[in-house]
Amino acid sequence: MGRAPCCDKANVKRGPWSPEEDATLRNYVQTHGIGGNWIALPRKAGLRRCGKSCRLRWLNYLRPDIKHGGFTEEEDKVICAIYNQMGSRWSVIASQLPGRTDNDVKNYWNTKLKKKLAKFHSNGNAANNPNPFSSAPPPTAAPMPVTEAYRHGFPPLLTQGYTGTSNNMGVSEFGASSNNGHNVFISDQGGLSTDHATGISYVSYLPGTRGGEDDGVLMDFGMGNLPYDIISGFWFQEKDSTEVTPGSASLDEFPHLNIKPQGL
DNA sequence: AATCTAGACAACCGCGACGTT
DNA sequence: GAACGTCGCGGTTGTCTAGAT
Repeated sequence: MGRAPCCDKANVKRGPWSPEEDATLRNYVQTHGIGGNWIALPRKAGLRRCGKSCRLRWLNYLRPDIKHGGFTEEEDKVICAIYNQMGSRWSVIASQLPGRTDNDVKNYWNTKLKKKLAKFHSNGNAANNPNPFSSAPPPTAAPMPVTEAYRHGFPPLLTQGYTGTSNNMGVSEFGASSNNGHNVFISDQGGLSTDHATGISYVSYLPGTRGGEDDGVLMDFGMGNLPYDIISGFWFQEKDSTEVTPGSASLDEFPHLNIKPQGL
């Protein structure tokens, strides 16, 4: 037995929403709430729309707290940071950007950010080219508490004793082994790859692989001129603009990093 | 002025997860 | 435990618009 359709597609309107439909939906939700059932909502509200369409319209456009307009560079950084850790988890990324929706973030990534990063990397030596992100400080608003970070699937904060390696893209991988908790991971295979089509480096975070759930990720956004890095989803301020040395094997060899998340 | 093209973003679709019956 | 209904997510497509030709 197949899945029942969510609505009678022959009798619902599709395509762009008119201002009248927007007003009807907005008025209904603000007066009655969603009522826990999007499927029944359009009938109650007097809309000839599929419930899923109503839900999408409300969540992505009509909600009062939606932020319209261009993304800031701080938002760019957050998107890039989480994308590099978790990939296309748009809802997770959007949850860290107040007023933004997963659809917004997804569209923005696909149409702008991906190209912005590709252009930056295709210029060759990153250290000699303008960074795609300005040197403006990273978001200072509320780095996630550790427990919240866990809830979102982030690895734990790095602490003393962790070791790591880095590659010449300035991306390092850290982790703790099962025996003494402080082993080095090799970063040039498996856990780290560069998409040559986009020029974007990806660091995989796959629980159960190459060290398990204690893996952490450091992204050196410094590129020679931006004094901030990301470790395990948190922004860190560098003590100076020294580039991470390729092949470094210990966190002790990253004296320019403050191993403490900003704001904590 | 007409047509083409690319960018931006709104909307749809299918699927998995989850709760209820 | 199976069937069903709904929600939420991510991928994809559609539509609109501005700029180029």
